[in-house]
Amino acid sequence: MRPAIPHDASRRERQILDILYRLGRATAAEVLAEMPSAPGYSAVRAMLRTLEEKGHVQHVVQGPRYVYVPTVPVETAKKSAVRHLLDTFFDGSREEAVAAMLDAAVSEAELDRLARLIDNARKDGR
Amino acid sequence: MRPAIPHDASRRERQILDILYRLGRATAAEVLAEMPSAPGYSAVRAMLRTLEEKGHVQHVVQGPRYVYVPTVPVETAKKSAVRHLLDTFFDGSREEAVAAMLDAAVSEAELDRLARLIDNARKDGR
DNA sequence: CAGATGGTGCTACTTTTCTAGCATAGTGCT
DNA sequence: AGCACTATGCTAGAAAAGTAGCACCATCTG
Repeated sequence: MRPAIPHDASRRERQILDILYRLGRATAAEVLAEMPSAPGYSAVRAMLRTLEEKGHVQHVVQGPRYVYVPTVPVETAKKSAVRHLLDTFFDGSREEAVAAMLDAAVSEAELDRLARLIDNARKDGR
Repeated sequence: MRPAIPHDASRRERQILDILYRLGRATAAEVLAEMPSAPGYSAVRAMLRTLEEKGHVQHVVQGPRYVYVPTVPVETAKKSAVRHLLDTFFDGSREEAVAAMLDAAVSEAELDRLARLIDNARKDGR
């Protein structure tokens, strides 16, 4: 399985992929608008082209412009990203990770839903 | 707050930081051993030095060798990483994120190790 | 103590990323 | 149709990342 955000991606490429996953789909201009310490418009376009060459991204022509989408489905990317986080910071321990995630304030209803989630997971034997 | 794995880090630098966070502390050789598609030993050392110059990493002399540690405390890094994951893939929704987390089974570290094995085998087999 | 081993500090070179700018083509409006 | 606007295609150059190799110093071993 190809990782969602391949570890062989360059700095800018990762930035772009992140944005694409966050937005789902975006034009060059939209990507540019989201870029930290944004480069020039040409630069973004060039990088999108590179990403496409490498197969990380696809474009669809929509009217006069290109709309870009990651080739790796967002679901796959999610899983991969979660795993990487788990491995890097939590030694694979989901418990700790979930705890960290709950660090910010949560609503009662949300806690309930989360409890149920975990319960189900337990039943599945994980 | 400086992000744990700064968006201005290069590919290799990120790889190294990830490893350092995973291991907590490591020598150049240890880092090298964990690197996917490992470069030369010199390369790793050079990058560690660069990282130190940029302030992302510190070293402690331990007997004959250097032991490297990330300057940003692991707790801070964790939080930052979790937030980034949340923002990028879950639109800030912890619920979905936790669900995805419970889904994660195979560790990426394991995949990495396998990939490295294969990589080494390929090199030796030439 | 002398040699072997294994570490670090450099410096120079190659490759990849990153960027800008100009030429060209498609759209929409008057 | 003609014009303004906005996109893309490309090429070429600057900057940064990645890598290797050598010289030198510390530690260990016999």
